Amino acid sequence: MDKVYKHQDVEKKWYELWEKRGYFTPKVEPKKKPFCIIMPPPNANGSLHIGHAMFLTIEDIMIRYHRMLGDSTLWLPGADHAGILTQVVFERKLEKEEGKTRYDLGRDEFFRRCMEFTLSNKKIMENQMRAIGASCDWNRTSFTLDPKFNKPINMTFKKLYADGLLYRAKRMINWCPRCSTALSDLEVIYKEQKDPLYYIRYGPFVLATVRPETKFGDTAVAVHPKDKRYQRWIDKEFEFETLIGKAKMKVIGDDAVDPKFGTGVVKVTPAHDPVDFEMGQRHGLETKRVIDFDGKLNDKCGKYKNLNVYKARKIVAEDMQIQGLLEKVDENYTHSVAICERCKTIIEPMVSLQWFVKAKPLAEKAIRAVKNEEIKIIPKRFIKNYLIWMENIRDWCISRQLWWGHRLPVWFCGTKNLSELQLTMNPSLPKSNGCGEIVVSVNPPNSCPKCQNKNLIQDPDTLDTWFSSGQWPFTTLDFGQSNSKLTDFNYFYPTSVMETGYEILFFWVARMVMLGIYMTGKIPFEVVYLHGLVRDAFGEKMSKSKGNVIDPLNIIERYGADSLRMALIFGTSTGRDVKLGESKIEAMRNFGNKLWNIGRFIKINIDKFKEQNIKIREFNTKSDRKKLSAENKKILSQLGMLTQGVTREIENYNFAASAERLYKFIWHTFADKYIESVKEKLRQNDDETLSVTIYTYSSCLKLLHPFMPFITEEINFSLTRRDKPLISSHWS
RNA sequence: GGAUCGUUAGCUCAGCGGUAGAGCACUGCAUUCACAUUGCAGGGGUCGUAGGUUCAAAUCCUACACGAUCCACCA
Repeated sequence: MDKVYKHQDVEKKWYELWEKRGYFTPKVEPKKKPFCIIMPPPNANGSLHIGHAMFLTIEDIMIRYHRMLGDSTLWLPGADHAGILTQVVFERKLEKEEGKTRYDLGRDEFFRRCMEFTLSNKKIMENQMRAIGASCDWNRTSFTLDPKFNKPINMTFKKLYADGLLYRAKRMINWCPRCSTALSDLEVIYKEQKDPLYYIRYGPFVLATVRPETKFGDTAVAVHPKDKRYQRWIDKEFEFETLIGKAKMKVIGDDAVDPKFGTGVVKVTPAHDPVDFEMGQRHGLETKRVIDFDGKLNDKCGKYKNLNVYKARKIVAEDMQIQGLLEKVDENYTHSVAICERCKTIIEPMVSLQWFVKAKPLAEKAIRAVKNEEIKIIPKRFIKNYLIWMENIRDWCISRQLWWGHRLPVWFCGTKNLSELQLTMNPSLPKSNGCGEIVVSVNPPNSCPKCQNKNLIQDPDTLDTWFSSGQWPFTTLDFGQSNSKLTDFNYFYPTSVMETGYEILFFWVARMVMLGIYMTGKIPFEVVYLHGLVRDAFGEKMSKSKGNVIDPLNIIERYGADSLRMALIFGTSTGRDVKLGESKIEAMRNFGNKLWNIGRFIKINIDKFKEQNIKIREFNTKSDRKKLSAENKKILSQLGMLTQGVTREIENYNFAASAERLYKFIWHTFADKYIESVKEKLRQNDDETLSVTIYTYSSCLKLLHPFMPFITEEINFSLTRRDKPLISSHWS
């Protein structure tokens, strides 16, 4: 053994050997118990970051442990096309490198280029996963936008549609003017910001608003029904002066109005505000669109037409000031605005014709599965989060006006039933007459089933990326692809553990539970294990702009993957954010060094015994145990406790606790105490002691292998020269 | 507004009913010995605050303070 452990050479060597010999690929053996983790597919729009290293480590620990237990163990890797995010990332790249927009390329070319970009990222990412030591089955690697997934995804779409759980409707949606797409409620985040609050005059009323530019779309004024100041006005109409002439408006009474806010009077703009939309529905108000999908005022706004909302806001306020319609302005008003999660543009709420999943019926089963503990969530405190979200679930808008994603399996007979939005956004669509029939079909239909027209137009919209990834646990296992009895799906589904970050509990986990149960009749996984965010040493979120990003590959180069893996789980607590600084990684590298040197010490002794032709007895725990010296008995009993402890902690998903036990035992019990106390005996060629030392050490290597696979494998090989790698050895 | 989590040694965190623990940092000593990516020894905490339950409380309960996160339609 070399004096110094050289992870650079060792890690690559072992990974190649493991992969080449097929240890990552399980045999489907009906008699054997399966253990299966479907990897959360990383977004293929960049390289791996430390958060990926985190889940890869945790999952690899479970996978290696179960493989060593003898379970038929499948870890299925993949990559996510990550619809909107990738489109945004690629558009930025296009802008930066070529000065082009997606419109310059056109839809087909944009899609092709984006696919090229994504697939090349995927390849890079896969090699990065290898560098971390992820022992996943590359034969089954999947990509969410692989055409082979069209069929199962379309099947789901069709079934939902047939069951009345998927509908097309004109609803209030979150519109991102930059991405030019509708977003689900989850894809919107809120940001505190200071905006002027304008007190504007509406005939007899003064009311407060941050959006005076939407006044052209107002179709009522609302007050609280019990507000004594205004009660007499309810249901009455009033006439008043606006910037573009006289107008008439009705006063409504609605509980949604907070009498304590502003003057207690609000303008109601059903077309451009979610609360107002609901009020409009309750009171039968007209929904008057005044902002177009490009974020500009339309021709209902008179001379303000074509101004974008922010410019319009300023000008409208100024003009109102001039006309004496502006009472006062509160410049210190703070509120939160909705922004696009991915590109941070302020959301424009719009009424639009989109596809929605009726979520409640799906949620009911998803709630039951968790309540009756068919699905366990670890740590437990997330159960409440999950249940509260599920119980208050709202319909899910799944259509996107993006180019990067699965197309909706919807065909229109002629352009008649395409939405106005779709027609404007897709000017190249063939103008054709048809009966307007809407066909939902798994495969492209040849002709309209109603009028036999052959010119069907596929819905230009794409699916929310989470709609397809929400089916990942069964689509990757070839659900519905084969009639054979021994498919991956039949064997590995429901999968064992879904390990992922708590931040996508709703986005992903919740959807997988709903769609998994809906399509397969079974839960998609038995356990949900949620890990926390990796933060920097000071608890700050890592970000490129802050410059505090720890690049896992850089760390692996300098300290080795084992050190990084150990640092990511040592001293952590399930589901809590992890603070990671370089000193921790260094400490784990030192531990590896300690482990290495124990190995060297033992090897030196083995060699010495061999030189002197002293036979090292093969140690048999059962029969020889009683005859051993006191200290040998003691270390073996401590080892027994360690084995039990480590096993129990892994079974309980306390990976940190098991790693800490191993660290403590190997360094402070075995090296510092036992080996130090036994040195003299080894000098005197005591073969019993050497044999116990080897046995104890080998057992430690095995227990440590899931955590630090490379160094343990290398030492094990150097010590035994046997062609039986740890990856395939038996746990205990 | 609702919910959740956290507050324990200088730092990061474990412990979650029975005489305060780990890693890092710190101090002193050691070093041709497998390892200075080391060893030995040591300093350092009335476990956020105030009440309560208990023979016994970091540990259970109740308030409060501070910090963080999530959810919600703050015009």
